[in-house]
Amino acid sequence: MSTAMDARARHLLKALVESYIADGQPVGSRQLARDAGLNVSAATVRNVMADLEDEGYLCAPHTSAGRVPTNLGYRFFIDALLHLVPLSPESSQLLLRRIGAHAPDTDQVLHAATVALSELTHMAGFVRVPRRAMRILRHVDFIAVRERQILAILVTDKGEVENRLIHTDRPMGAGELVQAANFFNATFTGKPLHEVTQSLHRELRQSRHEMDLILRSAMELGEDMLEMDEQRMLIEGEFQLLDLPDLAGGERLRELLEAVHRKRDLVNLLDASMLGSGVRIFVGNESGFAPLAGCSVVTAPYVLDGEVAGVLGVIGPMRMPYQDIIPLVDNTARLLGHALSLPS
Amino acid sequence: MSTAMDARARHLLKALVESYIADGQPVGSRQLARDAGLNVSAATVRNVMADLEDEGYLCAPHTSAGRVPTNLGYRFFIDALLHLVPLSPESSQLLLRRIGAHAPDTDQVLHAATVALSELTHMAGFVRVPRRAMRILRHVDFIAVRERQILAILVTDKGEVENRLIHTDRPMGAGELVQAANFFNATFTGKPLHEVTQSLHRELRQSRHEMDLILRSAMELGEDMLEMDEQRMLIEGEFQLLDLPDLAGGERLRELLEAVHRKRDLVNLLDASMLGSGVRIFVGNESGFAPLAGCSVVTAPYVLDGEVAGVLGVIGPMRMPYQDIIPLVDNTARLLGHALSLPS
DNA sequence: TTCTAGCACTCCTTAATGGAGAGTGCTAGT
DNA sequence: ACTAGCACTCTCCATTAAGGAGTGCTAGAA
Repeated sequence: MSTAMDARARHLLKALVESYIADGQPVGSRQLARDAGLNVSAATVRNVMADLEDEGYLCAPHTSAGRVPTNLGYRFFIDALLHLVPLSPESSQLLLRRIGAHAPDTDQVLHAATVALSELTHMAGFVRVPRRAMRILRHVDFIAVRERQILAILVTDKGEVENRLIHTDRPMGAGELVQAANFFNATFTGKPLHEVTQSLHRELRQSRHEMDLILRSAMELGEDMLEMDEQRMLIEGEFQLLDLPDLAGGERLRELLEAVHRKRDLVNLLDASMLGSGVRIFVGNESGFAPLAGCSVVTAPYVLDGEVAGVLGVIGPMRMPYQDIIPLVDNTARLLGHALSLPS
Repeated sequence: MSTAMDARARHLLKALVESYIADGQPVGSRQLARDAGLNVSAATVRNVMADLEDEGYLCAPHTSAGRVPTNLGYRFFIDALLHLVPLSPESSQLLLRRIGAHAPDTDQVLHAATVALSELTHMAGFVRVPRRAMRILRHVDFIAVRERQILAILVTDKGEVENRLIHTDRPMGAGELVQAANFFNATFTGKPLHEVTQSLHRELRQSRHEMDLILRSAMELGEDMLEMDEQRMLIEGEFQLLDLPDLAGGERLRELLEAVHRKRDLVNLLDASMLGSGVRIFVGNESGFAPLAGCSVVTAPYVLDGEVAGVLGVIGPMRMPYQDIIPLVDNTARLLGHALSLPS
C-alpha cells in the first residue's frame, strides 16, 4: 500500500471530481485521459484510478460505469485540491445591498441573509439566529390585557422584542403594574440578559415581593428568551432540495425535507460548528445525521460585537461548486455580522 | 341528451367515486357491477358509465382502463351524493385539547390549529390569521434604542404585539418619548385600529405636532399592521403534498410546493372564500389557480367576537375522504373561533 | 521499472417483441 | 330495458437482443 497520492494522482482526482460535480455522471478512464490535460493513455489512468479506489477516494457504481468520488474523495478534494474562486465584486455588492437593505431591524436582516444565501446558491440557505445571552436589557413593560391577564414585554438594546401573556390569580391594578415595571427597569436595565435572570433568581429567593408573580413571570420570559434561542433558525429554499438528482425522489427525499423543516437536529449540528472559526464543511454522513446522507452542509460562524453569535450556511448536494459556495458563505457571514453589529 | 342522472346512475357514480377515492385506481364496469350492490350486469353498468361520460362526470385515461371522476364528477359527488360522517367525540376532544391548550395566546392558538389540521388529515393545513381591523388598541410605547432610533410597540386588546424600529433625524429625549406615548395612549387607547389610523391621518394634516415624526411612524406601524394581515397565513404539513400520487413527482409538484410556500395567490383565493359562510370546497382547477390543478382545497371561515375574522382549511389530493375532512375542517373553524374569542 | 496497447469480459441501457389482462363498444337476443 | 357474447384496443410486464461503455489483465515498448 503505497502512501501514494503523487502529483499525477492528485491531478486526476481533481479532474475527476470537477467533472463529476459538473455532470453528475460517473467518469470513465477514457474521458478522464482525454480531459485531464495529462498526456497519458486511458490505460494508465485506469491504473491510477484503481489505486485511488483501493485507497477509498473513489468507487464504481457497478462494474462498467466509470467512477464517482466517495465521501473521502470529496473530503480530500476540498481540503487539498480546491482553488477557491473569490466572490465577484458584483455578487459581493448584491449581497451587501440585500443584507444591508433592512438594517437595523435584526429580524429582517436575518431573513434577508437567509433568502440571499438560498437564491445565490440555488440551494437551501439557513441562518442560526444570534444568541441573546449577552444582549443588554433595555426596557420592560407590563400591560393589563384583561382582568387577570398581563402582557409582559421585554426589549433589548438591539430593538428585539419578546412578549408573553401572564395569567395572575388576582386582578392587578394599573398602579401595581407600573410599580413592578419601574422596579424592574430601575434594577435591571442596562444589564445583560443572563445576568438579569440570575439576579432575579436570587432576588426571588430572598424576599417576598408584593409583585412576586409578575417578576417571576418576567424572569421566566427572560429565561425563555434565552432558551428559545436554542431552537430558532431561519431556513429558506428548502424546495431547492427537491431536485437533488441523487436522492431518487422517494422516501429519502421526504425524510430530508422533514428533518430540515423540523430543525432540531440541524441546530445541534450547527451549534457544534460554531466552536471553530471560518468555513466548515460536512460532506455526506460526516454530519452524523442520517437524513443528510448525500448532502453537504457548508457553514460559517458570524461575529456580532466581537462575539461569535451564530452560524449560517447552505445545504445542497455533495456535488456542489465548492469553489464558489465557500467564499459566498464566508462573505455572507462577514456581512451579516457587520450588519447586525452596532453602527458606530 | 336525457337530463339523466336517475337514481341508479347516481348510485353508480357514488360507488365509483368512493372506490376511486379509496384505491386511486380507475374503476371498470365489472368491478363496479360487483361492488355497487345493484343487481345488474357489467354491460348495463357500462351503458350507464358511457352516459355519465357523455355528460362529463367521468373520463377514461385511455381506451381500456376503467373510468375516473372528472372535476364535474367530484363536484356532483360532493354536492349531491356525499353523506358527511360526523366527527367522532374522540377526535373532537383531541382537537379541543390541542387548540385550547395554548389559549389565550393568539399566535400559539393559531399555530396549534394549523398543526392539528395537518396532522389529523395527513394533508397540508393552513390558517389565515384574523383580520385586525376591528382590534382595539390597548397600549403604545416608544422606547429609545439608540441615539436616533426609536422602537415603537403597539399592543392590542388580545395581547398581540407589533413593533417597529423608527429612525429619527435628531436625537429624542426620554421626556419627548414619554410625552408622545402619553398623548397617544390618552387619545387612542380603546379605539379600534382602523379608526386610530384614520384619526391620525386627520390629526397630522391639521396641526404640526412637536412629535410629528413619531406619530407618523406610529400611524404607519398601525397601517402596516392592518396591511400585513393581507399576507399572514400559517401553513403546516406542506410536505404531505409530496406523496400526492397524481402529480408525477416532477416539475408540477415543485410548482405546487413553491406556490403554497409563497402564499400570495393562496391568500387571494382564501379571502374570496371568506365571503360565504360554512365549508367551501374547490375541486381541482375550480380555484382558478394553476398550480392547484389536481388538488382540492377545503375551507371554512371562522368567527371571532361575532365577526368573520379569517379562514382555515386543508389542501390535499382531489381524491380525499371528503366525508371526514369536511366535518373536521368545519369543527376546527368553530373551535378556533371560540378559542380566540374573549373568554367571558 | 513504468507506461502503453490490445483484448476478452462484465454489466448497464435501450428498444423491440409478444403475450396476458382488463375494459370497452357494439350487436343480437331475451 | 336489460343481458350476453364477441371482437377490438390499449396498457403493462417480462423477455430478449443489440449496443456501448468501461474495466482488468497481460504482453510488449520506452
